[in-house]
Amino acid sequence: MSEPFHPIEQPSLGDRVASEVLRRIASGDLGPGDRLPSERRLAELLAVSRVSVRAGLQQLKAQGLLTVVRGGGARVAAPETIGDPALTALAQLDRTSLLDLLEIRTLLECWAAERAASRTTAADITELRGHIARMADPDDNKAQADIDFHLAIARICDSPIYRHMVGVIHGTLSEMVRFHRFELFGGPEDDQAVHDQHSAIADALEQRDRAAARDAMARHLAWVRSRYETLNLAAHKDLG
Amino acid sequence: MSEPFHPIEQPSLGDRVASEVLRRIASGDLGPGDRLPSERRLAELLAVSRVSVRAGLQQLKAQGLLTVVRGGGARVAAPETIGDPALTALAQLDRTSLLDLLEIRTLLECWAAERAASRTTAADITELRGHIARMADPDDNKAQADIDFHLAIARICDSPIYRHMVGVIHGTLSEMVRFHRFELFGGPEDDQAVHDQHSAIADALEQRDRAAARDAMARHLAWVRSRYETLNLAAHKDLG
DNA sequence: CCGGCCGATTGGTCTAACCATTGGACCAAT
DNA sequence: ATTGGTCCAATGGTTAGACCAATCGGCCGG
Repeated sequence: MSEPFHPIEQPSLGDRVASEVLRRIASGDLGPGDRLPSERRLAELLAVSRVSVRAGLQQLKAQGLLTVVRGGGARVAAPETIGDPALTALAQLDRTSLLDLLEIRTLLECWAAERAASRTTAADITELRGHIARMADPDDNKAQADIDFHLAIARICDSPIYRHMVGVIHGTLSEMVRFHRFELFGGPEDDQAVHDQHSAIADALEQRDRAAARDAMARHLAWVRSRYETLNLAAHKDLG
Repeated sequence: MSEPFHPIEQPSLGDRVASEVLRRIASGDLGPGDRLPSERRLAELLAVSRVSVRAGLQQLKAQGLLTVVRGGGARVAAPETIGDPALTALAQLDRTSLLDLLEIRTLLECWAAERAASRTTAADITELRGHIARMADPDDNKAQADIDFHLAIARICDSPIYRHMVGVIHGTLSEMVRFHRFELFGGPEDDQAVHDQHSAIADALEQRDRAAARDAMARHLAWVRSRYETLNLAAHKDLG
């Protein structure tokens, strides 16, 4: 190879702060939801300036490991809410990028539906129908139930890689929905449409019909795409 | 809906700086290796303080999008060096996960080849053939030229989202190859096979033949898969 | 032509201050 | 007892200004 040598680089103070905090998280010392010391306190604990502490926290925040609230402190993020920040930023650029992300999601989920069809058990069907039922319950969180339904299919696929990727995509989409204040679920007719589409997917999986499963998923995501296309993307403007 | 209210949150200046720089990268305005303005210059350009600029750059650095050298400025990282740490860890679990990753890669790249076929220009073809030629040069880095070929197709697709995802996948695969000390390119017959397959893809793109492009890419990646299947995963035995 | 020196540039770190938001304590009115 | 309001301390966000250390590039002398 042309470059067997890599430049030596010693981590900055910010990097070391990030490593130190990450170590506490990885060791379980800090669990999801736990609040970590204030920046000023961390600064004196680690014997560095607040600037360096902030540098480290910025990195962890960018990696989705921390949620920081102005005036409210920093907390360890819940694992299921982790989306790819870079992906989120890209998808926020314009509507085209968002639709591209949906297209890639469709690609992956259709593949997954087909793959899941040969692996679905009776217990899996029970779980899927449970998620579908939750979406009809007005007291439940429809968006979460929807994500759980799709993640359940990812689990059935028995591919950690795919589960990770589809999780990142759903996390990214959720963050965008939050950020732009989307209302994905409109009236009862929308709820009914989603319910029917999900049921069709579950039916196909129950019959272990690969082609039907892919088809039902494709129809569902085409509908989702049409929903997104009608949404307004005007939330925030950037700096000039 | 149980939760019709969403917390309102507006991005900090650091976040907006990160978005702004990311936008220039995603749009191709800033390419890999390009040096971006100094922090002081960026601060006055964006009308924020240097600290806020640093906050944004820290985030991009944490996401592997920038390489920052003390005294030497910040540059856009080569996309192939960006791997998803979590994905890398997953893919190293066992051979099945690795093959799953290859399968998802096939899914994405076949889609991309088809999409690229309707967008390829003469200049794109020149670039592609350049990468193909580099792989025949014994003094060049074959693996890098291979990745560059595939990333060029990603660029032709004109979808920042897809570019990001395929970049992450290639980055993850590269890290695995390094970690396991794979020798992807065996004898001259392997080189010839890859050369022919890449040429077939370039030909199909030149003729803007979507089906042929997808087909050629599928054949290429099927061959790659067969190569990976014969590899020995015995480098580091641990994973206990 | 080359090698080393030197100054301008750049990222890294710090201090000190102010602003905006949060969260809780406290209190008054219903 | 609950609601609503006010106040205050703590916290993250932002700024300005300064100094250090590493890098880069050009100039000069050999």
